[in-house]
Amino acid sequence: MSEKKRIIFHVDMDHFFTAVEERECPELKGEPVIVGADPKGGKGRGVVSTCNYEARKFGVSSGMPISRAWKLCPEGIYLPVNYGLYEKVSSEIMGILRKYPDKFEQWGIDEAFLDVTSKVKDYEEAEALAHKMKNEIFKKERLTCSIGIGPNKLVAKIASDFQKPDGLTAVKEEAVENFLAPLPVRKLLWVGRKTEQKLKKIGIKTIGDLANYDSTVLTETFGVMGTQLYLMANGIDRSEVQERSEVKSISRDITFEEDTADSEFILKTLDRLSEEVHKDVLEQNLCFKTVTVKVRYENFETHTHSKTLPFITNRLQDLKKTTRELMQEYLKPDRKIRLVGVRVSNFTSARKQKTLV
DNA sequence: TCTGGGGTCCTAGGACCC
DNA sequence: TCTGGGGTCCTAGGACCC
Repeated sequence: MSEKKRIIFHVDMDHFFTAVEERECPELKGEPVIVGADPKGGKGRGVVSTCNYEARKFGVSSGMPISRAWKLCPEGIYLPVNYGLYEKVSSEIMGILRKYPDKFEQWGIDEAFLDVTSKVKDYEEAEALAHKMKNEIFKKERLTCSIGIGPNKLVAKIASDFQKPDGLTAVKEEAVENFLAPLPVRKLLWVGRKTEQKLKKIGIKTIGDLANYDSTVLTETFGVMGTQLYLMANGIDRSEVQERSEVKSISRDITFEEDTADSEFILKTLDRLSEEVHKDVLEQNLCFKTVTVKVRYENFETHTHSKTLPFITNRLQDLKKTTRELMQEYLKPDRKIRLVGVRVSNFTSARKQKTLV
């Protein structure tokens, strides 16, 4: 006896950060809006987090250096990332979505997977349910989203991206092959720039090319990833919709406004990052064992150095002392540093460690 | 193009234990 | 004496996600 075919939704909020900004400040509507780093008249060094559709018409896209966005769209409205606000709106939306499925999985700040298998009897009902969700979100939050429906997470995710904004795309199992085949491999989850390039070298551009490739060669070339790629290209994804378990690491990074070799300044910044990380650790009631510092030099060469302590702790002094020690080897008078970061991992719940608290 | 910040997962080598 | 193999933990780097 085979199990019932799954029906999975992927919900993706449309240009979330700028949509929230537009909602809070309606005068922004119709203008090109870019949320991200301060452009500083074209000299800023961060990237674009999100931009609305008006800004996209100028060629601006997320992840792009803010300096480039400025050149493409100097008349745009540039706003800083108001993460606290987006998080608040996000948790309201997730609260709405969570009521619908048997299984729910938040994916980043503005996306979610929902397994609605037991809630609908076919795709017709699934689409009706998706409309209901979109309406509820729009009514309560004045925000639109795009929803993809498919037999697994992979297909649902690609489907939600198919029609945007305010889209709804359902791909039944029997339609998966034709739906995926013409799309570029880059659309697959876990295929980023590097993997795309490697695949291109062996003549694979579309998901269809990948689906027809010799699976043994893919496994030989890409290892476990190769097997996974072949399955994904054929529309196969057995991964479950699963609520994220506990956090595995907490970190803070900062890119300096100007590259610096001033070790006193660097160590002071490191202390500040340690304090912020420590605050999170306490709020989440955790104890950590491993401390990692990250350094990026002016040429973008990036290193990490970590130490696992012989004890577990949640004390700020342990964190500060360890990060300062780990940082020493990177402080060279002739090498300017662009970014420093602090991360803790290897957690135990503090409740179980009463002796330390 | 001159590249943020917060995460997760994977790989590969080495230490160390039995 | 010049060599094994499995398991686990640690470290560093890299790819990828939003």
